[in-house]
Amino acid sequence: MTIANPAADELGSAAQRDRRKRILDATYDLAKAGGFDAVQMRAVAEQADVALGTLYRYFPSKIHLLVSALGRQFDEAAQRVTTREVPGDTSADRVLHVLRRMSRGMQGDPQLTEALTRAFMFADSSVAAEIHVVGMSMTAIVTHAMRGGPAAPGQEASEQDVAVARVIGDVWLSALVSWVTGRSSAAETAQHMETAIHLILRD
Amino acid sequence: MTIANPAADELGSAAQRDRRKRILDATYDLAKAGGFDAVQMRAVAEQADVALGTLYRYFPSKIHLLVSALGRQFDEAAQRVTTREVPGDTSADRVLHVLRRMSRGMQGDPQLTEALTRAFMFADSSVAAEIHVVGMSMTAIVTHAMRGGPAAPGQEASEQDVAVARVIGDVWLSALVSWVTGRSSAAETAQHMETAIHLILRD
DNA sequence: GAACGAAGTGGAACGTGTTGCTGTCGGACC
DNA sequence: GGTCCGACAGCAACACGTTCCACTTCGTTC
Repeated sequence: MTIANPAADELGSAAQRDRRKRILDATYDLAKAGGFDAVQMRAVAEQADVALGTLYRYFPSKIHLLVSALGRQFDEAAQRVTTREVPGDTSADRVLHVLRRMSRGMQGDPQLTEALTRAFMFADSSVAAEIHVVGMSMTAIVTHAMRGGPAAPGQEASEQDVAVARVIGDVWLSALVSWVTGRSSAAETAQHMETAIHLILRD
Repeated sequence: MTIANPAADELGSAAQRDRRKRILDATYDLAKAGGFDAVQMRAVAEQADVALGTLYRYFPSKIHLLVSALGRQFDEAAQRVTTREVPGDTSADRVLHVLRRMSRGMQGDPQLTEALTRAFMFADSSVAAEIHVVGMSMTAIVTHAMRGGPAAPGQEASEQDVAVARVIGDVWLSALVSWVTGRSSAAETAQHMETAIHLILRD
């Protein structure tokens, strides 16, 4: 996000980091404009100004590419969310607050959301590493919201909390899929999420 | 399932019903043997002994085809399940019993499950009708399990029950996806389901 | 600075989902 | 019987993900 991020994936040269970034940016732009179908490997390569073969050297498939882009998005979102206090008196309120905020963000970019969600759902085990990144961010977001504020050092979320967060993540994902695929409206999705959260988090 | 099913989709001629059945059977066989990738439209057409164009006349895309096949499967499963008593003292026990049984069935046919789940997750709004069939079967299965036995006539599941069943369906679907895509083992999936059900159904 | 190898370029080629076209067949209607 | 029409067969063609290959470029090593 800032000018130089020295901690960004430990790739060899600056040129390589730059290529990788250009590729992910192109993916992001294309996805945002036209969704899953618009992210065509030739188009990504062209827009990122790399050869098709190079693109495949960096990301072995379209799915890897999109899931990596999703990972970057979620990572940024998680960073933003988990450094703030979350308003709300109960964990259900707080989780709903956060999820509503994220949903609003995603609904503002339906094409982007569609592309990334599709990719996530279609990924197989070869994408496990990238998927795991996304899952961790999602769990971090939800556990943080349940807790209400930044974790005290050394005070990680309990196993129980993580299990709950995962279930919530599952429901969220399903809801996202049915929204993305046009099977339910934004309002229905929100309502469903609310019902589910209250069901799961009965403080 | 039986020799003649007069209620089967109100298609014109017997020859057409037969073609449709041959196509779905071919889809089933190919999916069972080789999963999503093995269900190739040319192969389905050949095995069903219809022309490629005809296949597309019956099912406008591979996704429609697979989701329809999934619908048939779920429908049969729902019929089987919902006519029996479900053992278990609590609704959580009963739901777990049913889901475990279904999971076992699906794990016995991993390729088939992979193909159908993938298709389900990839479907867009043009497949909404077929998807809805699947969703209804799923909800019916879960509400039946919660209740414990066949519904008394006129005593439908309450709105609350349906909402709960949907949430459970969501979690199940997510778990299924992560199993199908090789991100978690059968045992982990089962464990996760158990945790989730106990979380949601605290009688 | 010459040689080497890894990484990148450019582009052809292949597989599979999807579309479209042309001809054939079988039943409905006169 | 002849005609018409819709469904089907057979097949070519296109689009896009993916692979592969020959060539170039650039940094490293001697």
